[in-house]
Amino acid sequence: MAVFLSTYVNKVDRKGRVSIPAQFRQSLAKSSLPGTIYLWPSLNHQALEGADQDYLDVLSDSLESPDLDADEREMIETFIFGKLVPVSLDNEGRIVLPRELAEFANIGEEASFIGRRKTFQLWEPNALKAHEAALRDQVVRKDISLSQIVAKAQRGAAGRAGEGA
Amino acid sequence: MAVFLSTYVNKVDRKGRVSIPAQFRQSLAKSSLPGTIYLWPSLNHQALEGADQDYLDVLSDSLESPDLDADEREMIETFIFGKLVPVSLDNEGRIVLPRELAEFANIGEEASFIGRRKTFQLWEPNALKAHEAALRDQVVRKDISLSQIVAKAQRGAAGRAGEGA
DNA sequence: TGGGTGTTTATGGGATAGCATGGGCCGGTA
DNA sequence: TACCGGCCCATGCTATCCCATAAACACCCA
Repeated sequence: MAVFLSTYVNKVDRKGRVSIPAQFRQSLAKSSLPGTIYLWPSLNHQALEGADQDYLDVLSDSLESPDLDADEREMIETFIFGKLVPVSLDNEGRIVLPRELAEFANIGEEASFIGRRKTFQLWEPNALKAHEAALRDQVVRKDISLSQIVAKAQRGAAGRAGEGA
Repeated sequence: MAVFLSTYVNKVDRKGRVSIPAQFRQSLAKSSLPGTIYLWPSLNHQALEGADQDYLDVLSDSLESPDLDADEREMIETFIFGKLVPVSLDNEGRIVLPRELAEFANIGEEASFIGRRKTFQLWEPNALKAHEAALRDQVVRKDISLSQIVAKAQRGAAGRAGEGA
């Protein structure tokens, strides 16, 4: 599955086209449908989410899981699959941002791509900055550090391994 | 996984290139992706963090852990993976410092590499000196010693082993 | 022990290819 | 006929590759 990293700010031209960052494209090349990405409005932010075919397959499979509540399933069916737009890359590696989606995320002349590993998000650049500033406040307030988080996750994993034995 | 030790100060040329210290490169040779390192802005300092592929894999796995809060996960996705830049070494063992990252850490004509075992940090040299001075103050004030720390960690390990039995 | 030699490292610059971006053309459609 | 979307071409910029140099270092041999 494609892996998306880093942040890129690209222009949206008069025709509504944006270049997909080259790094993202290289990653997409490994996907099972390299010339197409899927976009949908984020559930939690005024931004767009994007992913490749393989990610959607996984998502689709998890909908079959009996562990999901009916209303969780209903939400995903409606808001993800119901809003999903497949867009294809042109020869220059650009997509046309569907107007509806661009309006939802308030994207005008520029768009920020931010990688989130298996998916990426598309933001209006200033909105993204504001979002990041808010998050960074939390990092400071809670005094979070990376090594702390890794340690926490690994302690948890070790604990679960112990239970099993 | 690569191990990074010691401090090195190298020049940043007009194109934004820096030599990775030879010692770091030799360590990287054992990594699963020897020609590439990953850089991102530190969560806690005005500096950059760097690591190899293997460390990132561990980090990525930690994100799948159910022990993390949703907002911790969101922070890591945004601030680590969202900012993470893969940079590859050229034939001379140099990388180009991504401009936003150099600006974040206020790095100009010189950069200090400081090994932190599994990761390393990149600082503007004077900023690093100031940081070290501040830290050393704390060591004195809190009367910290190495043997103390080792003893403390070993007491803790013994305790946890006891629980398990 | 000291000089010499070869190698590795850090650094600089020029050439080249790739990328983001903009504009134009053509065919279909309302 | 006017518009819209899809395709191709043109441009400037940036990053990548390649080669050159100087200093530091290790090694060898007299």
